[in-house]
Amino acid sequence: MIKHEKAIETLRLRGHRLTPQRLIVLSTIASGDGHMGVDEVFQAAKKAYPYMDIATVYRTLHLFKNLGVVTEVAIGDRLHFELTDPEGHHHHMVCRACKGAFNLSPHYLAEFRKTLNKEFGFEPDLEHFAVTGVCAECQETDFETDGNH
Amino acid sequence: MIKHEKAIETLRLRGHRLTPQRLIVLSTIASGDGHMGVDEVFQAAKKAYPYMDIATVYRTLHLFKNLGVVTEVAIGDRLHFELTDPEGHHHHMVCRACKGAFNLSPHYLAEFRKTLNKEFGFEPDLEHFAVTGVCAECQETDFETDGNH
DNA sequence: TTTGTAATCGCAAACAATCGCAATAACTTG
DNA sequence: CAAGTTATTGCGATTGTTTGCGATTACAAA
Repeated sequence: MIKHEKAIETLRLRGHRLTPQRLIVLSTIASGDGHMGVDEVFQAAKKAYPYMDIATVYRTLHLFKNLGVVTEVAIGDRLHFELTDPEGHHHHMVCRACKGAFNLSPHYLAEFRKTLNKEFGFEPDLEHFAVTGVCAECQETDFETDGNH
Repeated sequence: MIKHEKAIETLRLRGHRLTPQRLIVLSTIASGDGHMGVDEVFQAAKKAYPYMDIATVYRTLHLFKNLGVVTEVAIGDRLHFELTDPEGHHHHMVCRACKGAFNLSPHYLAEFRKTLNKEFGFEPDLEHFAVTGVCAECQETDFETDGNH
């Protein structure tokens, strides 16, 4: 797995320690395909290192996210994580009906960013952007606003 | 307060009961200016109705949100709520440095929605949209990615 | 008005995420 | 390679949010 190398280098360069826990979380995410939920990461990592603690998983994921090593995607109301795409970033459209996540090329957001910048001086975080909504497929199967009564 | 009328009507029309708790949460939000945090709502509502329960506040806010009566804004990693603007909706830019929320006219998103629709058949939830980022003011005071070490 | 009934509430318990702190171990320096 | 420094961990406690359930109550219908 060559992909780790880059991430590990990033850790070291930024002055963070290379602990077994971090390496395990990293390879867990790298070997899973697509985004993983926190508990999913935790369970898998615990297999490789039984003392792994859930707090460590959270802390590690946040660290990785800040370093840009992983990307955070909100699915439903839970966060999921995946290895950051080393080629140009992509964004996500997350369907609130089927919870599916679809990729979205950054090009669609470029204009939007430029406008906010010009008009308001606001620099939006669009590196790891996700819109929720309803995907084409789920729009056929129709859908309720509430579900309570 | 004429604004309540509309919201109360919405509740009734959709077949929800008009309980004192709901009315109190509603008027609490209506009388506060701008967005309020959950606990802020809870504390204020408790003054008017001492038996008020935090779970009821959460349930009521979610209901109101689903009915479109209130709008949810993520500030930091906490949700805030405000009465939905009855005139055309507005969106938010939330500064991750100062936690300030700035309004954004829907016009800036219209193009984006149209594109996602055409290209992918994806219908994004942009009614209550918020981008995080850094506001003009905070861009001067510079800012760290991490804060750990 | 009174009665019946499903929606709603309050409470306590479950969960998810985070924090404080003492113990540990990764890295630095000599 | 040994010792010192300090980031990081594990764990228990805490905070914020949600859920299950029996008791209550808003509303519809008589």
